[in-house]
Amino acid sequence: MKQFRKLFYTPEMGYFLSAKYSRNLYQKASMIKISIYEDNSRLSQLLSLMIENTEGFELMACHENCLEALQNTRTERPDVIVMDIDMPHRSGIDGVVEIKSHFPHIKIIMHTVFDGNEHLFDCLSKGADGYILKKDSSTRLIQAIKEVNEGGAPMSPFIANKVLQSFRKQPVTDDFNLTDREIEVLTYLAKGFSYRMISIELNISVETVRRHIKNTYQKLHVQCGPEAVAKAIRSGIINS
Amino acid sequence: MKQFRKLFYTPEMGYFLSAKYSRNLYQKASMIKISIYEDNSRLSQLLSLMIENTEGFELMACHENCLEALQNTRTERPDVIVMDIDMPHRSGIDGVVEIKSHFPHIKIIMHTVFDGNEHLFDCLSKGADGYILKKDSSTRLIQAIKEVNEGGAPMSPFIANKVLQSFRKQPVTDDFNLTDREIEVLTYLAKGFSYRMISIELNISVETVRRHIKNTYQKLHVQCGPEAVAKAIRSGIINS
DNA sequence: TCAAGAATGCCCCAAAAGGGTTATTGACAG
DNA sequence: CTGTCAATAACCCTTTTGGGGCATTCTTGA
Repeated sequence: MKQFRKLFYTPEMGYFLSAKYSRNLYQKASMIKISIYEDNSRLSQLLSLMIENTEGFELMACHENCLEALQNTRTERPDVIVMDIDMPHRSGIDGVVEIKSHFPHIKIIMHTVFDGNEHLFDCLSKGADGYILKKDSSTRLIQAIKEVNEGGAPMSPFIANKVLQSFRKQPVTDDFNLTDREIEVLTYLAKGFSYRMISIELNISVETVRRHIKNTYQKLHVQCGPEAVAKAIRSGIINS
Repeated sequence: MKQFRKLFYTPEMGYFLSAKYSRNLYQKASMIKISIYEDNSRLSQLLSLMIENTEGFELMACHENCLEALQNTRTERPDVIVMDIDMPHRSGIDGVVEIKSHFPHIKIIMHTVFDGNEHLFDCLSKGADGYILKKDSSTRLIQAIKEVNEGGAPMSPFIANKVLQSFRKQPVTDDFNLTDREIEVLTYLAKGFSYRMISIELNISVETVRRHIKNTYQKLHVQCGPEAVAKAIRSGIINS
């Protein structure tokens, strides 16, 4: 982009490049190639128009479903894909999976009305690089395309907040009032130590180990080791 | 902000409010009150200057450590806190924990040079609302303060990317060649089912359940249920 | 100072788990 | 068409678990 501007605008060159020539140069330098998947034709027209009229953007294609996402991508070779989720025949999420499995370097921005956790974390876990809500302004999407192309991870504020919140929940969940000793014993249990081994390790009697484990089961509302360990790991009570 | 502008500019009012009066009104309406924690005095001076000269921002105080974070916050009552991590005597992360535990509604933006996973996820899990790297421009911080005040979650692109990456499913490091049936049985084990219950659930004999579990233990290189479940959960073999 | 909770310990007893061995049936690949 | 492997099943035998109850320290906080 900078290079192009230099070429195009620098008076030292003695002349202005023709729009056509400059466009070619530009394209070679840093044109961002974009493909759209959006079943709402009015919205897709609007987006197309905006992209085509944004300097540095080149619209490769606009599809109303992602049935042929892979073939499309193979021929279009976009840098960035704007992907709706709710499309006929095939969900945009499936499209993400397919495209990312073959072209992991291509950036995909989800552009959807869904702001629920379900779709959000599904998309993110499957490799989406950005998540913009449709209720955001279209210029936000344009900005997001630039951001994602530069290696960022554009998200609507509301989405970014959900993402951050998902980090907060983890360590807090519930420690079920387990005492330090109980957690210690539980940790050994998860490592495969038998009661006897734990008793030797902690230098206490096997009966005491049993005692701690019994109390732990009551507090966790479980009735056996495997279940207790599963619950403890999932609650973040034990880790290493 | 909108309300203020209306008040200030609307001709129907018949007069313009004095700058001072308008400022007071403005303050009451939507002045964003900001406190800074930053031990580098040059940087803190720069930030102070920028904040004081930004319309709608009010700098409450600038501290060079967060030893007294709680008392400071109690008296300053900021809307947004800009928090460095590496400060003498006490880490900004401790400050976040303390402040958030008493004032969960106050937004805290981490402003730091650390771009490693350790600090990042530590801060986020403890309730930070934004994470801006110092190498970003100062105007980015100003923008972040506005964003976080409006309920967003400002992050440097590099950081946002790290956050997203943390959601990407690890390609299941190793599935230990467990068969579908073995995984199924293991899942029930983690739910607290006894061999007998599993056998009834799957409509097979207890001996077969034992067989599957024995094979599973061999493949996982473990010798008991709790250890197997721990390993399976941590490897992502079983989830729900 | 007294109650509560944590950590420790023991006993009884039944059920569950775990190790070893062996075998049959289908399915699928070479 | 034959070997491999998943899934099924059975038997033997020992150790471990898990559910009860009961008791003694020791610390801590109201």
